[in-house]
Amino acid sequence: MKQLSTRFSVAVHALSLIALYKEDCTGDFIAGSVNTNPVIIRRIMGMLKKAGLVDVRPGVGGASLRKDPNQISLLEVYRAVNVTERDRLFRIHENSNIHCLVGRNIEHVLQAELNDAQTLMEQRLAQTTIGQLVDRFTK
Amino acid sequence: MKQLSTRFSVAVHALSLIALYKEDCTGDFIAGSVNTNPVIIRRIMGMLKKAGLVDVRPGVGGASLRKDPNQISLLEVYRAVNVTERDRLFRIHENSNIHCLVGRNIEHVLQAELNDAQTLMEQRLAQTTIGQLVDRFTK
DNA sequence: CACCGTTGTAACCATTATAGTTCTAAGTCG
DNA sequence: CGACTTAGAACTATAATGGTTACAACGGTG
Repeated sequence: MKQLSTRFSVAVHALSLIALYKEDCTGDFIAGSVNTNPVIIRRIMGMLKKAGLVDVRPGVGGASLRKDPNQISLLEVYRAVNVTERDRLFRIHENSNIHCLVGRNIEHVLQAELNDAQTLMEQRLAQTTIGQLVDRFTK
Repeated sequence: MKQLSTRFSVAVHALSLIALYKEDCTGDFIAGSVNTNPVIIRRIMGMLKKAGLVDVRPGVGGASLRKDPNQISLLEVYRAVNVTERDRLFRIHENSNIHCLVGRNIEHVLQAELNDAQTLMEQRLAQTTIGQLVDRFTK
């Protein structure tokens, strides 16, 4: 992979629309703003629904937030759309040669470092909410 | 992508070996410790060479470091092996509808947040050196 | 010089993730 | 019922990854 999936930014986009317009945010409307296919939006909305962030059900048009926009952090959205496997950004090669000093220890030692780095990134995402972003859109 | 390429961890592994054993670190030897194909190692060594981190030339076996292991940060290695496109971890969907308030602003506003998060992660990687890791392997 | 081990790299493959499309089924409400 | 919507299966094209085989070129040694 070269970059993380756009599912994350699309999800933020969708949630912002719902927070801002509240009503009549159908999949087609969101798709029109994101400029993509409605099915892409439905897939992402399904993930957000599973994560308990939105309310959306068949038949009735228009999704709604299940939490105050100021209580939805970017980290929650990031986690909801599964951009990384088992919430691990970095991947470490496996099956290193255990008869080698480096091979025997690298996974454990490196994992600690990478976890720290990842955590700092996530903590930053946790500090910003959908509500804050929406405020910035509207002024 | 689900996770970043193992090129990064493999590169750290290779540099650690060279720092530790200094001599006779041929591609085959490194491949044996990493437990992968020598061509994979050669590809990565080529990237590290291009980044000025190692010295390796055809014919003669055994790579060497061009800098003190304590002067090689994990961030340098991370950048050297190109795990992300144009050094951007996050990808934001493009071509949002500019006639929509959210579509018009999301890229700019979200990019600022994601850059901050990425920078924190990278700063953490910059704090650790190959030398420090090697010290941890040997005790 | 010839040989052998090495690096450099092209070419190819299997696997996987992504983003997108088409299509169908089913729910909701006027 | 009919119009609109969500849900999701199935399929496609594209791209990155990790791996493999093969071969050319280099360098030191006998």
